[in-house]
Amino acid sequence: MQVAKKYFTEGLIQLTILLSLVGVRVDIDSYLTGYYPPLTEINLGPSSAYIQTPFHVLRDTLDGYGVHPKCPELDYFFASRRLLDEVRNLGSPRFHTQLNAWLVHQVSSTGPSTSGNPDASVGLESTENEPADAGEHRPVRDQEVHCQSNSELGQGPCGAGAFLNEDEVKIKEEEEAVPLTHLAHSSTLEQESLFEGITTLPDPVLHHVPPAADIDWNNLLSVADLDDLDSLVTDRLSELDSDISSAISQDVSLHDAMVTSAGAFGATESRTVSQRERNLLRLESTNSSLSDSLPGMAVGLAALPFASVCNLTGNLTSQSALGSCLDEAVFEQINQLGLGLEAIDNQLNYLECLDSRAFEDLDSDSGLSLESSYGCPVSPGSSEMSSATSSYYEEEGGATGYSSEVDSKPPKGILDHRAMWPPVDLSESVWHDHSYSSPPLLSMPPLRLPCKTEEPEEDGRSQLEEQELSRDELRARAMCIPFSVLQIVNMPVEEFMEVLDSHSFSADQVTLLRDIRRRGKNKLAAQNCRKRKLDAITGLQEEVERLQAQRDRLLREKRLTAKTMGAVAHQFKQLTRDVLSRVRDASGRPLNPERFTLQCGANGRVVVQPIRQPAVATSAGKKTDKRKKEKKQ
DNA sequence: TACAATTGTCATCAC
DNA sequence: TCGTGATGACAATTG
Repeated sequence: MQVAKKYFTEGLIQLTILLSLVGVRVDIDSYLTGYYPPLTEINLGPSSAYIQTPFHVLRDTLDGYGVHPKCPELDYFFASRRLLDEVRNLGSPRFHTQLNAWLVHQVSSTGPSTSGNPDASVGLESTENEPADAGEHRPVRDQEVHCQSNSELGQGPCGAGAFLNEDEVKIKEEEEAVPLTHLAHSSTLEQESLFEGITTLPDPVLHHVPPAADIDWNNLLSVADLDDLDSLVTDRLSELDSDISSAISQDVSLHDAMVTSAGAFGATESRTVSQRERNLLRLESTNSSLSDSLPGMAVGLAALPFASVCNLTGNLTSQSALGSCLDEAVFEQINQLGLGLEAIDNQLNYLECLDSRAFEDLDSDSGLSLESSYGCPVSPGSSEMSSATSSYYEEEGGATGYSSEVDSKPPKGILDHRAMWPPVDLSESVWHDHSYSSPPLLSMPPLRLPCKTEEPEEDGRSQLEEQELSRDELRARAMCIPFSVLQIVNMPVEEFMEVLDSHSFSADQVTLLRDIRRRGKNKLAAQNCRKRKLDAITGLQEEVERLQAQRDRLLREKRLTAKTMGAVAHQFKQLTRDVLSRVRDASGRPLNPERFTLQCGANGRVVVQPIRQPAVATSAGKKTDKRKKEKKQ
């Protein structure tokens, strides 16, 4: 796995270099830094737990999608892995691209005649051919900037998808019907191309791809060894070398292009315009029809290495590199999933998890797995929470749950529900933070756990499932309770009561249901309580540090004040001596400084006063002491 | 093997 | 009265 990750990372870097060589500039920084919105909800203080903040969305961010509240400085360490998973997740149809923006700039094969303006090479900055209506979609241009944002997320470097109107969103939704096989092999850029209308890149490959381009595509996907990647890229590069130089010659900053495009792509874009642009953006020279027939091939040069890499992922998994890690159970899981390459991709994640945990956390002790999310992409995000239609979440308001990494793996019996999960903004995820929240049960149909007595299962599958199921899950299954632990715990009390009444459960079943619900609730409560306690401890520690600092500061001020007063007293004493030495008494002799002193009056006058006799003072003090003693007695 | 941290669970109380 | 949250205490697990 480490080899695969390393190679993925290197592959991405090589791809970036290749893109830059052919004239396409991709600002990786935008993906790594500004790409993801800053987390604003990590630790809101001691009160955060009380409001049951959905911290679950920040979980499972070992990939660096977010910053762990405890280790914010580790974010950059996950940059590579983040990219890797960016690609990997794109291979899964249940993970929508959060927000991907990229720029492809092409100089028309017809040359400057298209724009007639040498400055047009800057791309969108040129307004020569723009219509008067600023909101109108940019007409035929030989440059193109694509900034696609996930409709659910709508945020990122593109300015929250400000220049995507509803029509485009509709178009994207329609185009999401792209075959899964394409998605499974698509990379970030590639998939965006697919979603973007398959017109994004003036694909240099299309100039060379024979009519039977799918064969070539399959060949690309059939690369069986990582070592072939380099040769593949080299071959492709040599193939493309001739036309790329002419086809793509502009180097436009992604950020610049996005900013420009934000203004150029007005909100009044119509589908007609988009369609027209699609056609115009298509390569005019050759194989223009190929992109229509082969959406997957129209993704451009960038798609090839990514596709290869993605394919290599599966090959790696199934063949040499990770072959030793794949046992039959894993392949059986793949078969159960029936998701083809996506399943392989999921298994990569799974293996990655297993690799780190060495198959040792397959069964949580109590394992309510309240955050397990049942195959939902990570945990339910706040977006799901906000858009929740289920009463479960309206009640829980982010009730929290914890689960281990393995817990987050969906139990096999409910894998079918993963398609129901809305996409999750992984950028809001934080790796393994110990804040807790409930998983979404939105639109989750009543889950009928297979009853052991009713459905005999294959041994291997059953064992795997039982390993991953919690004790309560197993109990519920054993007693043929048709609800998952998650449902039992998170459903509103009214619904829970209704379930108890309407299903004619036996007494044992009712007891188990109540126990499961109580344990689940208490588990969440305990987790919140602990988090609160930690927050309180942290707050108190900070308070102690603050008070200590204040104390130190006050002590320094006290010492400084005393020192200053000593200096002033010394100066006053010197001044008094000097003044008295100059003052004469009636006999013309200087005053004795031991017997006289200077007294400053309120009106600013300075008078000479004799110093009191010590004896008098002593006697007066004695008298005072005697009075005090008498009072005490 | 000892130990600390983590986590689940139970009991109890308060609302 | 019941459900639920909060919390202390205990035990099991894990590194």
